[in-house]
Formats: sequence, structure tokens, C-alpha cells
Amino acid sequence: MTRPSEITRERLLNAAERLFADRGYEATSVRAIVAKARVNQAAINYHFAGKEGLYREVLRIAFRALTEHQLGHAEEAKAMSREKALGEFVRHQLRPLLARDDLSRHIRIFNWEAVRPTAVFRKLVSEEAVPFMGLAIDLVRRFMPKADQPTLTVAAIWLIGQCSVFVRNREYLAVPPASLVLDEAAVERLAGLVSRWAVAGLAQPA
Amino acid sequence: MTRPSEITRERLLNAAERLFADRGYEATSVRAIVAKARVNQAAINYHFAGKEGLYREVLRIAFRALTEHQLGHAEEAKAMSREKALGEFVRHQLRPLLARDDLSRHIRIFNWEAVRPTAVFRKLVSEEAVPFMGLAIDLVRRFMPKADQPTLTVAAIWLIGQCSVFVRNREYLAVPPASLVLDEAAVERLAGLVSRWAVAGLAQPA
DNA sequence: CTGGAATTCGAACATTAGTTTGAAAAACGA
DNA sequence: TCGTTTTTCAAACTAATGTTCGAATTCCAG
Repeated sequence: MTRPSEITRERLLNAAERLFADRGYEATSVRAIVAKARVNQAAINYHFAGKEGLYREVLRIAFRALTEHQLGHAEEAKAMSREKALGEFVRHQLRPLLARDDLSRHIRIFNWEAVRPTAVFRKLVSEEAVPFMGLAIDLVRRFMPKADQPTLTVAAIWLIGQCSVFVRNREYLAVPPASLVLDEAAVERLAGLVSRWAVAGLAQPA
Repeated sequence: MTRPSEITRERLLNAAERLFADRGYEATSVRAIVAKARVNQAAINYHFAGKEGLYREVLRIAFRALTEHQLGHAEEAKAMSREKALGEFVRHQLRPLLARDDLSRHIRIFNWEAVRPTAVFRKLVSEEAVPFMGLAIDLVRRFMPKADQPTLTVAAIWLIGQCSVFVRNREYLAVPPASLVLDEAAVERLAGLVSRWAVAGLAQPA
């Protein structure tokens, strides 16, 4: 695992993740990445077949880091009541608020994509988001059993959006007058609120 | 006003505004702008002393378009009750939801800046945002008379954020399950809700 | 008109971008 | 250790970027 070539790969992914999070894809140059990673100019093309390939890999890692927990608990969720399951879903979506550094870096990368999605991102989402979206759709379906597929899809997106608003604007929540402390207890309370609102919204007649 | 040189200037501003809104500053090339504007390659440098100068001008126009109405009614606001004044403020901030095309273009440009502000943007805000921020600060001060300046500043930003969340994510509000119609009446109701929440937040004891 | 200023134009500039190359070095299985 | 593969390296390449230049053209007051 720490074979010499893996070290270069890891260094590139690490440096690239930070730079992409800071400056976005376009504004990050290959030369800046290799300088930060302290590897050779051509390393990106050798290991990732180009800047875009490297970005794809960074996105994949970020995406998985943000969804793996959710996917790991899919079976348990099905056994719960729909309200309880939704509560758990929201709680886990709000997890990045407790913010380890790499998580917030991942969020920042996706923030860039929120403004104008790159082709790489669209492709990744269409591939990797399927299981995660499926999970969210299964969840909302329990509240809207008669809805058709398109409706369920947007409902799922909407649910995810309920959480991501807080995650995306994390920095602003910490300062007054909001002054959320964002410790375990606060995130717990927030999750409770969001869950209740989401339940109310989803359970409404169309 | 329609002197030939003014035409070139106007064309550049128009084309640049659209391209900057679509692709952001970095990803928009000078050649793309002059092609869309159907003017000569060197025109940007002649009229705006460079790409950055053109962007500065576009930002200035966008910023003024989004704040002029608010500034024009500053005096009237002072005569109202604090709740009424805040209601009017929120109502006008939500105006872009009724979305003429150029307004939503302006919003999109600022969305780019929200991810990572350019130097040009920071400078512009530090210059042009002063009167607008002053207005918002005056407003929140009526709810927090004993707060110090820094607190008032973030309170004002927070208030503005209350509205901009909706404006920024306008596209998502129109689709189900939110399915907001976003006509005059709907925006009015939304303004009422946001105002009430904001009042409740600001009027709370520190 | 007409002469000087303002504006347009095409070409070229220097710089930076991402990528490719082929040789040198390192790693690794036999 | 040997021979092959994998990986690194410095340099060069092509394309695109923002900008500059001087000549040509257009504009407009006198």
C-alpha cells in the first residue's frame, strides 16, 4: 500500500483536493498541484491520464466520503418507522457540521460544482449517486406512496437540499447573531428540527 | 449617448455580463467576449483597460441594479415602525424572485463570487456596499440597540442571507415538491414569513 | 471640407496552460 | 544478481490566454 508509486498518487490526490477546494477546477493549474505535491510535472498524466482524470478521482473520493455512512446503514433504516428513518437520514446528512477538515474540504469542492457543474461531475453523479439517490427515494416513497418516479426524485433532492443548506453555509452559522455552537448537542437539535419540517412537507397531500 | 464608441462599450458589457454569469470570471475568455459582442479583439483593453476592468464594470452595474431600489427608499423606511421597515426590506430583497432575466443574471454572477470572491469583487464590495450595508445595519440596530458594531454587522449580513438563500436557489423552488409558483402573491407570502422569522431572531435577547 | 482626435482593426507579443516525449532511475520478480 | 517492468524526471511541444502595437479608419468640432 505504501509502494513508492502509491506515495506519488496519494500526494497528488491530497494536494489536488486542497487546491480544487480552494480555487475550483479551472483556476487550479497542473503546475500548482505538482509543486504542492512535490512530484514531477508529468506525474499527473502518468497516474491519472490528465488533469481531468485526477479531478474525477478527487470527486469520487469526496463523494464516497460523504455518502458511505449513509449507504452502510441502509438495511437498518428499512426496519425503522418512516419518521425514525428520516430522522436518522437527516442526522447523518448534517454530520459534516461537526466538521473534520477533510469533510469540509469535500463540501467546498461540491460548492464549486453547485454553481456550474463540470462534465466530470455530471458523469460521476450519474454513476455514483445512483445507490445514494435510491436510498433517499426509498425514504421519501414511504411518505408519498402514490407519487410517480419523477416526483419522488425531486422530493429526494429536496430532502437532501434541506440538509445541505446548513452544511453548505456552515461558516455563517457559527457567527452571531445565529451563533450556533455546532457541537454534538446543537447538531442533534438542528437535525430534530429539520426532520420535523421535512416530515411535514413530505406527508402533505400533493 | 449612442455615439459609436458607446455602442461598442455597451455591446461588451452586455456580452460580458452573460458570459460571466454563465461561466464565471476565470473560464470566460476575452476572445469569447469580443466574439459574442462582435467587436475587435483589442476593444476590451481600449475601453476597460483589460479583462479585469471590464469585469469590475459588470460587477458595479449588477450590484447597483440589485441595491438601488433599497437605497432609494431609505428615508421612508426610517419613518416606519421597525417591524414594518424590516418587512419592506425583506420584500425588496426578494424582488429578484419575480425574476426579470437581467436580474437573475446578476444573481448568478454573485453566486460565482459567493464560492470564492475575486479581488475585484472584494474591492467593489468594500467601496459600493457601504451605503447598502449601512442601511441594513441601521435596520437591525432598531432591534438590537445595545449591540456593538461588529455584532450589528454580522446581524445585517445574516438578515441579508435570510433572503438571499431563496434568491440564490430560485431555480429549485419552482420544481416539486416545493413547487412554489413565485408570482406576486407567493413572493408576498414568502416575504411575510421571512420577516416574521427575522424579527423573532433579531429581537431575541443576546 | 478639413485636420486632429478618437476609435477600430489585424497582427503579433509574451506568458501560461495541459500534455507528450524519450531517456534515466528505481523497483521488483526470478 | 539479472533483466524487465514500472516509475520518475527535465525538457520541449502545441494550444490558448490576456495584452500590446502601429497603421488604418472613422468621427466630429471648427
